[in-house]
Amino acid sequence: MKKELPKLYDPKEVEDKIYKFWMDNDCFKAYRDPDKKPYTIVIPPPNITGQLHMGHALDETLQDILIRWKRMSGYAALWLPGTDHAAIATEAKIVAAMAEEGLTKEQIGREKFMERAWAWKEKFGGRIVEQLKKLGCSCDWSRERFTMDEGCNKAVREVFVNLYNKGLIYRGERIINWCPHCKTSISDAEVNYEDQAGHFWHLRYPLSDGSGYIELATTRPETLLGDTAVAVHPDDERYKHLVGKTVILPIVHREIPIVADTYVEMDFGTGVVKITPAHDPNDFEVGLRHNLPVINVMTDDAKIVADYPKYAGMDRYDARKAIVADLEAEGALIKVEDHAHNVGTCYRCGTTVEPKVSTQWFVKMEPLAKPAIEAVKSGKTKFVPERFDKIYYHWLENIKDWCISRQVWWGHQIPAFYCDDCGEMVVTKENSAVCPKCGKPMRQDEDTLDTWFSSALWPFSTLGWPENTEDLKYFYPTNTLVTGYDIIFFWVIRMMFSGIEHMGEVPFNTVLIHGLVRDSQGRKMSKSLGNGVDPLEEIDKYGADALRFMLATGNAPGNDMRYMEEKVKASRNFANKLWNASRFIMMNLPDDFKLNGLPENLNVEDKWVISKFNRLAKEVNENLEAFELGVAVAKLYDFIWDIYCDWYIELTKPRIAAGGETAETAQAVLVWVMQGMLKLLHPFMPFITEEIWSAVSDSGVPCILSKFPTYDEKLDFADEEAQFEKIIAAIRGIRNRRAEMNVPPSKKAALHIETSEADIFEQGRLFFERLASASDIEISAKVEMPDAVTVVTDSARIFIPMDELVDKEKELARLNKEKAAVQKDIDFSSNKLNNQGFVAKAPAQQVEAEKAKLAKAQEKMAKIEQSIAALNK
RNA sequence: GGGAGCAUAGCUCAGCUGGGAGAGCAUCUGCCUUACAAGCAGAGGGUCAUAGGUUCGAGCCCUAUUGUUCCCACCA
Repeated sequence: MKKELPKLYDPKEVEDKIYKFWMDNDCFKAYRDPDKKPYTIVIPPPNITGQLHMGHALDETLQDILIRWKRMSGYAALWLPGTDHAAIATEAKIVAAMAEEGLTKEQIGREKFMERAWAWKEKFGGRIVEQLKKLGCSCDWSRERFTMDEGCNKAVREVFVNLYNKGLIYRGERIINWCPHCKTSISDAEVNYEDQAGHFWHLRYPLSDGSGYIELATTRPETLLGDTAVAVHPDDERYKHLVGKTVILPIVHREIPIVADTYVEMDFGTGVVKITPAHDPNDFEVGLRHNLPVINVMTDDAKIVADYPKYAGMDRYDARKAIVADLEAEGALIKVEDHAHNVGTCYRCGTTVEPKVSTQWFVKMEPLAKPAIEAVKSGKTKFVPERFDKIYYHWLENIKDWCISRQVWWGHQIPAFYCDDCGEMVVTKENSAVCPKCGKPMRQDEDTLDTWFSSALWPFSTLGWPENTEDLKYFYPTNTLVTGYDIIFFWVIRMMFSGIEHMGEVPFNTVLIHGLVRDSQGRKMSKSLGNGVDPLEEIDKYGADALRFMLATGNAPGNDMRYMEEKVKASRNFANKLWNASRFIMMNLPDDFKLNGLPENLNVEDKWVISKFNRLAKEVNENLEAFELGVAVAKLYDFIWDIYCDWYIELTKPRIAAGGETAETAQAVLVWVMQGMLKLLHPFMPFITEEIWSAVSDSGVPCILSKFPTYDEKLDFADEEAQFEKIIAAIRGIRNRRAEMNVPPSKKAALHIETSEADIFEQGRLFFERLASASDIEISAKVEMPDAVTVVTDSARIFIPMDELVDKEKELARLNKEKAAVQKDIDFSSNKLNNQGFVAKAPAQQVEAEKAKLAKAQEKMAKIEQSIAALNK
């Protein structure tokens, strides 16, 4: 077993090799085992256009930790991977690529375009999958899916037809959000509102009868071309007499009515609103109530339509300038004010959205939202942290119908067919349709579905639905969904109502929400700021384990975190620490070493470390169960670094040097605890733990498939733990005194330990030599050494005969200071115990603990007083 | 206009069901002690934003205030 390993752990040497090892041995594959319980996570499918960013890295790391932990805990753990076709984003990329060749979509036609798109997908769609592998994701790649693959397409059509037949999908002319850049409709969720500096143009519309003017203000003067009314509040005394009259629209010189509608707020502005039903959602509603005509004034790319020759072809902002100038010329412009207002922008491209009336497909949301709300209220699905259920409720309770049709080609084409002869429409799962009335072939709807329509089905479409497959029966509903809070509206909600509607069961039991990974200054990472940190570069520098560990550490559910390179470095150092601990073991094991469980004849320090490890295993499981991954990982860090490396390894050194039975026991415990630590740490740092495991385990089972440690009653050695803590306290005390006096470790000194628990301290003999620079050690019930340096713990007085360093006055001062500190402890505890409220109401356990604390402090006080008395002699 | 988060050591953040405040980095002191200087042994550093309240006991629960970030919302 003796191997010469490099002092520095090199992840590059290890990671790809280990990942290949797992793949070659089918370690990620989930089998439907009737004797096991399933545990399922479906990946939030990354876009095929995407590159792995820090947000993915966090999301996937959390999922991989959970899935590895469950897999090791005896579950049939399935992490189902895949990618999303990202309709608009992908189409934009392909269009851009074609533009470089001087081609447009329209030139090559739909069929050729789709060929290109699929080719693009084949070429680049796998890129992000390779990046997930770099991170160590243990997905079952044999089940990898794509939101536009045949199975998903089948599921999409099935759902569409089902919902249509139930009346939950309909087609209609509504006002929708239109992106003039992407040239498609988008849903409400896909609009980001931002405050923009703008203006208020105060205008004057003349009354048709020449009796005067009516004044109003607008933020969008160019929409005036489409005005079909002017509205006032019905109770507004100022304007009551004008309702029913007409005004002449400036520039256009069209006669439009003055209507009364409660939508208008009397207190705002002049209390008069121009109504443009085609370009404002509220105006559209007003138009419906008053039967106003809808006049569209803009083309698909937000230019003025040909009906207004003077402005035709102008961009909406150029048209605004021209129209304002003309208004001024006509005397219709009263004044211009600065005004900040809320503008909707496309979440993909940032272009200002244009409200537009058009015929689209919609999902009727209210009947679907209700059971989705109920499912969370009843606890069938839980958010972690809980507070996100409020956001969820609020959105669903105020939900509007979902516009699902998109005017792009890359996506699931809507399964509706039209008869160009008679106008008949058929919705069907089939690839084609014949008109039931005229018997002629029908034309399929040109539009495709919102990307999120297919991702909404992801938890069951990927398991084979609409077929009732074995996978579906076994793995659905899934257990945990891990995603960022920014995706709740887009995806979580839609999966919820889809799962309930089509499967009759919620798609997942827990939604683990995480925050954003921000840059070191707390800003959102973004392309435009150029402040994004590439996870792959970090993996290259520090290793995937270090990145994962950093992302898991100190990341509380739902909270944003900052990316700081120093934190990755600290994680890298931790990996290196573990690596060196394993080097120590390898260097100190005999060639023929074999671990056969724990040895019988354990020393007190062996029981101490085993007992602590046992409790660690218990707590890590509890923390993971409660999704407190950051807490779990911090405990692992502390145990491995402090308990195992800084204490236990040091304790084994003199035993190994001594040889014989104690050395063999120490070796066995070293390896046993190391194996346990590797297993506990594996979900967080899979590569290095697997690599070390291959050297310290001879079980033949890889770490990834080994059994995750759990609490074992038989390994609870509370007494020995407490005993050994006394030795540790003594060592710490001695080190402390020596450091205060600047005594280098190379200067050894004798120790005289006065204690009533000699049997305990006897067991620490070797360690005082090695860890407390002791030469000779005397342990007895009574020691008289007036001139020595003294150390007092609650269980011993220790004398170090370094007379030359002793300054009686200083020593006395120091002891008095310590006495005061201990007195404070005594006061604190006795006050608490004298408090009748505490004794009567606090749990008995607390009271007992306080009594024990007091007793310890009193013992220590007695020893300090003894030493003071001796000095004063 | 509604709702939510955050405010803890110089910096970045943990703190799980309320029982004497923690980590990493940074700072200071001493060590190249044959696993590790990406390390070891020590040290300093916090009225847990402010003010009330509940409780035997509050960083944690309640109320208000301040600062900050975010989400939602049709005020033209």
